[in-house]
Amino acid sequence: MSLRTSTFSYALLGLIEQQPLSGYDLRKLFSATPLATMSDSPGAIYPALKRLERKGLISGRIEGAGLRPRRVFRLTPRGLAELKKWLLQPVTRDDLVHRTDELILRFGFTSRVLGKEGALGFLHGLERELGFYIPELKRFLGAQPRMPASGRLAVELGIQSYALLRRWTKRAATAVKQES
Amino acid sequence: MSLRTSTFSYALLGLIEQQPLSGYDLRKLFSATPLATMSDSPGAIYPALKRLERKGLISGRIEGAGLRPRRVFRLTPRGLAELKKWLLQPVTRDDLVHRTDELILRFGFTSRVLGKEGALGFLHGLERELGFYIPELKRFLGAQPRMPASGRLAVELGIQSYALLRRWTKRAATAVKQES
DNA sequence: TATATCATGTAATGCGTTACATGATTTA
DNA sequence: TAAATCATGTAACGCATTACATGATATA
Repeated sequence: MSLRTSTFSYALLGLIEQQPLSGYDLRKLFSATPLATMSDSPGAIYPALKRLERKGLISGRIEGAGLRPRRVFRLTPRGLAELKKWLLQPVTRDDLVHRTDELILRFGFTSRVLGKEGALGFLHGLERELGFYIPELKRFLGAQPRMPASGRLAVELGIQSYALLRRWTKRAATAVKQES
Repeated sequence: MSLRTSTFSYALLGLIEQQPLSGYDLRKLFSATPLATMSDSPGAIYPALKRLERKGLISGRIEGAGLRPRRVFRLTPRGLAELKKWLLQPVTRDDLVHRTDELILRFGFTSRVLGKEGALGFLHGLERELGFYIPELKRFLGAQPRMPASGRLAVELGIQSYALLRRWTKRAATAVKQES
């Protein structure tokens, strides 16, 4: 039994929470929409679903009597708890540096699973970490006297990307507040 | 013998091209600078170096007579050729969606390895792909009549990130042209 | 002399990728 | 009836993560 559930598995969990889905449904979601940059390969999805079921986080039942069988998965209570736990984790520096995509994925589920305050709490935590990290990057860049132009450009892009994300958190918070 | 060299291994290749480096040097680079979001774990670096050496892309020699031995690696001609091949690959849609970080890493090496025109060619190819992709994302967003607010916000962030990257390619090209 | 740093690695594990495999049903 | 799509999976492989292990040298 693995300790850490992968980002990919959390994506499955979050999507299944929204509605019962089969492995094939998930493949289509991942190949058709630009939302998910996840793998749409059966070699990724079916084993992941099996692991989640073994852990008791989802449960599948066969639908479509007699025809081509569709195994449709639903979240179990434990699965919902696990999803909530993931969403409630504080945003860390490490998330910012190594898992930006996972952060956006998390945000995509917060509102529905945690409610408005949950989504706002997440955005606030994200903005807070960005508030620490961006000045550090700027300081780093300033402290480098002779850095190759390409390296400088790469760091500048990083800073601007994080600044964009920070502005986005504010807009997103406004949008969340105005939700019905 | 694996077919595709991983991003991580290319990062090692590109860094070693700039100067001879040991495994420990690479660990420090990856843990200290915000440039590389690569893993600084020995379990990633040392086996990767071994694979690259087995493939004949780098070669290590022990330095520091008698003291703690440092295995310092240099690029072989075949390693340089492999690096160039990687850098010269055209930028694809798939790179944009799944490997943005790898693109920036590639840019970091182009100027030194391929020269000014090489770097400009890369930036041009990147901008071109962005020119195709960004309007598609916008169209996707417009075509979704009823999309959850969080999904809409996520796609908007994606569009803005790509737009930022596109502006950056132009600035980067200007900077590259002005290099001595 | 104890701790931190330098410096190298291995072993177990998990998981994603690629490729392959199967068979039913729908569309051209 | 041929091809595309629906729908599920497995097997081999590679590689990154985590944790462990070792020993020398420099610093407090």
